[in-house]
Amino acid sequence: MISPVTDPAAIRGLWRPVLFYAAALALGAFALEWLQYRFWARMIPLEIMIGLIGAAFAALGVWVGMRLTRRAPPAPFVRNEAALKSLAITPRELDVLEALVSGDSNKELARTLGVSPNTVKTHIARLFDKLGVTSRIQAIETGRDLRLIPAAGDTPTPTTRSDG
Amino acid sequence: MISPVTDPAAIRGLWRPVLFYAAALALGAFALEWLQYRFWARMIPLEIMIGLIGAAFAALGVWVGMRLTRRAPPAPFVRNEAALKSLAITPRELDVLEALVSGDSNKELARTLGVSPNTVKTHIARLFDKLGVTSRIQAIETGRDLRLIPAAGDTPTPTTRSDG
DNA sequence: GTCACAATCACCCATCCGGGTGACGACGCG
DNA sequence: CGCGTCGTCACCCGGATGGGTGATTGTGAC
Repeated sequence: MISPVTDPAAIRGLWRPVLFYAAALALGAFALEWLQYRFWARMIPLEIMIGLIGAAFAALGVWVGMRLTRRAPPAPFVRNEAALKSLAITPRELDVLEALVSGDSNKELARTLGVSPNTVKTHIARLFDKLGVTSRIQAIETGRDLRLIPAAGDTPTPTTRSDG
Repeated sequence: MISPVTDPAAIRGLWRPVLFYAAALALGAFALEWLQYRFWARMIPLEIMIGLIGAAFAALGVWVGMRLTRRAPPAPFVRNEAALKSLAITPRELDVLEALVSGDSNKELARTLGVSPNTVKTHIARLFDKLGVTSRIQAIETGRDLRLIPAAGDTPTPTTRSDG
């Protein structure tokens, strides 16, 4: 039913930092080798030199490794348009559903949405029917389960809807 | 008011893997140095040797770095006991708050909790006062924000409470 | 024992909610 | 044009909800 998005652009984008870090590694290798060979080779014992190089590369590697794995915690919330269509939920009803999570009364929802309280009631009643629920709380819960509205952990919502 | 939990045990626990990886790094350093100095020093040019050591340490560092940052995707939901205490929310009130997310009416909540509807109303009223809200939906939202009750993405809840 | 508090239940009352029905203008489609 | 859909608004009504106040019991602390 609901297939997770596997964006090819996102996967391709992963290789940019990898190449960058590889280049940085190669550059560091050459720089270090040149430095040790030209200047410090006669001033520092070879064992110390090896240790320093190892430590430097290990540190660089740690940095690269942390860089590579630290990503993708945000999880940007993509709305389930398929569910919206299959449930025949209209854009205005989605507005009302999003406004419902504030916990306001119909009167306040009406003010924030710029319509009459009766209209809010009608939209909510239709939502209940389409979502198969009987209370605002259940509407919010199922709306979140179906990814119609963002949950608390998701990013705040790019925009209410894609209308201008 | 509500301070995030800074568990000293959790912080101490972080140093165990760090020390382990540091020891592994040191061991690798000594091993590599010994190897190169004893056997390969006369067979391989020094530049190649340095490059090999650098690559090896970089790889080791990458592994360590990925090891250090790869963690915590599951997020097991730990209840914010500090908030519970500072808000003076009693265990029974927490039961009611958890039951609220079902979206049931007071009558059904009373049946599931095994008490009278009047008692449910009293608990809910006290919750509203302590959470500073005026509707069940707001109570659920702030309860989740304060980590008093699990959100949809969290693990289902180890147990309702720690009572038998 | 006294005190505080959690938990339970009761009652009153104004308001809100959920459920149902009806209606009207705007818009797009055939 | 006729038709369906969307958005808007109105009305009614029974039950639920939110906001108070008061009371009782058990439990634990002092």
